[in-house]
Amino acid sequence: MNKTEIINTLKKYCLKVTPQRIAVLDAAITLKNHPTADNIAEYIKSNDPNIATGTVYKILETFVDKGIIKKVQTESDIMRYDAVQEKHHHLYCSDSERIEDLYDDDLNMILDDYFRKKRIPNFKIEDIKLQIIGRFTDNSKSK
Amino acid sequence: MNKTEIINTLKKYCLKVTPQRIAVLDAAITLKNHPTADNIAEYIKSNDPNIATGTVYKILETFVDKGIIKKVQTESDIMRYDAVQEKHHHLYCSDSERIEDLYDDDLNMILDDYFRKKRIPNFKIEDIKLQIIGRFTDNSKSK
DNA sequence: ATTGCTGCAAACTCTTTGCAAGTTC
DNA sequence: GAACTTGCAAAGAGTTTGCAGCAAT
Repeated sequence: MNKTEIINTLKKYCLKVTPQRIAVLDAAITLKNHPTADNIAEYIKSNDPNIATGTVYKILETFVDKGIIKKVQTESDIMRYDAVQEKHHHLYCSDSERIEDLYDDDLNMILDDYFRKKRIPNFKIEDIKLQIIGRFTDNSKSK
Repeated sequence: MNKTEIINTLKKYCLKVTPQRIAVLDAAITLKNHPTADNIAEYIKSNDPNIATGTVYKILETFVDKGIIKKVQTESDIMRYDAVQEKHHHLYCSDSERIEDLYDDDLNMILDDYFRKKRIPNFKIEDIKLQIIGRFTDNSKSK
């Protein structure tokens, strides 16, 4: 996503286009490893001039409210964010903070099928995400 | 789980049997709605005499380390706990903090089958949990 | 007796808030 | 110019820590 696309995204969601919002969205997209607010603030500060930490939090909250980014569910009290729009699941490492994406349309279809036939009592499903816990067997240390 | 069973659980995990640990495990089991540390502390204080809040946190951490209870993944910075041992999934309400359990062995078998045939590259699965997001259509306000 | 656990309060970390000054449309 | 956004610093919330005293084995 280039700068023009970022600006158009902001406009699409009726948000005023400010340098801070452009920087936060750019960072959230660039930092693919489900960054924390702090990761995003650090990234911006290392490239650009400056941004207040409180502003990063406010912008992230705005983006989540609008659905531009999503919060990632974790067992940690530090919030992590995800700018990927396509439906996907998450692979969680059982002994590190690493989280990777899993795209699998076959799986999505199987799940949709299953729950179309077998409804959950008193519950209307809107979305299904898998948390797949395990170990990565490559050597990457990306988190 | 009665008191004797709670004591035996603690012994099984080589933990000294203290009134505080008994109270925390009892509370975690009794409070079925994925309680927070604070829920647990409140519950104990309302029945029993006293327990320090720091102690509750330390005991919960010990239990999680031993695998006696689990942390529940949420999008909130407040940690929630789950004392249910049997494999299950979670139903998340998309507009409240309510989380309910879903037991479904058919589903588990389908998933196991699927990933037995279709491995994920560079990843060894240890556990799969579904986060099912949606709306409850009953009238309960339990969270 | 030894080892480990609890209580307490202070410290920490991440996040939120309030408001004046500055930007965007 | 009206409405919204940012920066800053202080406050808030949940959680962790250190250590002396106490309890379990």
